[in-house]
Amino acid sequence: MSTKEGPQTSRRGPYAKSAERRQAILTAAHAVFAAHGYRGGSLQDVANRAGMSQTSLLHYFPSKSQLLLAVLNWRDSITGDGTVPPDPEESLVDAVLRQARFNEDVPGVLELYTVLCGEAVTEGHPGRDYFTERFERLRRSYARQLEQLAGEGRLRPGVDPATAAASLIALWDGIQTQWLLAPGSVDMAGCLRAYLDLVLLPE
Amino acid sequence: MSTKEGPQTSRRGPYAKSAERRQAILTAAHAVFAAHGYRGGSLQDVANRAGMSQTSLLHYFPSKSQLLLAVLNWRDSITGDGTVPPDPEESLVDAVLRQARFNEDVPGVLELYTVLCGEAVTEGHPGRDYFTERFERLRRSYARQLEQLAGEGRLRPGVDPATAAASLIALWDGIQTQWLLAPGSVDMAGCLRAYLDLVLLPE
DNA sequence: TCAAAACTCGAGTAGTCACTCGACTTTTCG
DNA sequence: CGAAAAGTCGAGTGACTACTCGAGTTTTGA
Repeated sequence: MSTKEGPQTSRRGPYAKSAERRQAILTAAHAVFAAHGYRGGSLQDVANRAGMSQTSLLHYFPSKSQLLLAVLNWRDSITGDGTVPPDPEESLVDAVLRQARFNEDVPGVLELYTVLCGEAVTEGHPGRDYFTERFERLRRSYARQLEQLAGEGRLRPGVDPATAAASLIALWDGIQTQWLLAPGSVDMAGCLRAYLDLVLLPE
Repeated sequence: MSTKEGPQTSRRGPYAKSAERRQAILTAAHAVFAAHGYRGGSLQDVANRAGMSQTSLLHYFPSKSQLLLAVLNWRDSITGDGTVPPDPEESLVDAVLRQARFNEDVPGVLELYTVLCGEAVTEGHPGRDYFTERFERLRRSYARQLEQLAGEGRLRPGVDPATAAASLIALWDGIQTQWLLAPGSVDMAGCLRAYLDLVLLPE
């Protein structure tokens, strides 16, 4: 990640506080994009929340689209990219439900994801590639885990791992949208658990 | 729908071509919002596609938000609002799959829905109420149909109709997003059929 | 036939947008 | 220390936004 390459380029390092200022910008941008989306959010709003001028913001992130990508990658570094369960002992069900409950508790995480994911299918949206690749990666990852469970006889007969992988991701995303619009009417973790109970057989 | 009420208000009817001009605007706006979203789409773009000035457009739809709501309601009049199967003889499975294939074939329908649905969870979005109410209505409708199937013993034991209703809608929406980003990698109808095969028992 | 409503549109208006420029201050590191 | 990079920001830039105004043209319906 760091740009320490090249023979003798860039003889100076950043200020001591640079990293935390970048972080302040990311935090502010996360909130703004979550609340208003990419197109609806303004750099001025981000700069105000981060406590600096818009010009200074652009010193750290030279364009709005690069700021968006930085926010998306930062989100991944917090919540994980969804593919690798941190604890190899943890079952697929537990990992999914734990992540779902985590997302429910941290404000803004679901808003950002849902809003940008919808926006990303529009023409020329800078987040489009991010979401395309994310879905591809997630489908492969879940399909692999389901195939392994199938090998252990834990998959209900007739269930196709690839279809179930795409369906699990789709269900997860879709239930998030419903939950954001009516938090009291939808049980996110319950829906995910119910689906996995259908797909998987008891041990 | 028509505004023929009131004692003697509005003594003049619209021009003969007004209805088709309104329709041209709706068609253009549908395409613009589908391609760029509500915030990313401009009235100028809509007016250009409809072949008129922006001022004339605003004569028919006095604000951008009212245009959006008109587009959403028009979409419902075309695709149906998803609750009532046109043919009472048609099974739930057949109705879902037929609608899914229809949406797949008509360009722009899914784009509009997916983009606006994501955007709608942002602050102050004029489509928020539309989607909130739509989800509420759909959940009730599918839950009722699943309850009826449960009464006929067609529901797999342990499946909760309300949970399955929300899950079916969520799965549907989520798989649309994946399909729009990678049409070749996802089988929309296949995922829906697979889910319904899990939830329902063969007759 | 004809007044008045329906319609059309060029020309604004005030605002916001992402982004640039250039001058200034602050910090790093040899 | 001191040179130079890193960081800061006020003041633009031009483009675009939704929307208004007013004046002209077209159509309707009695």
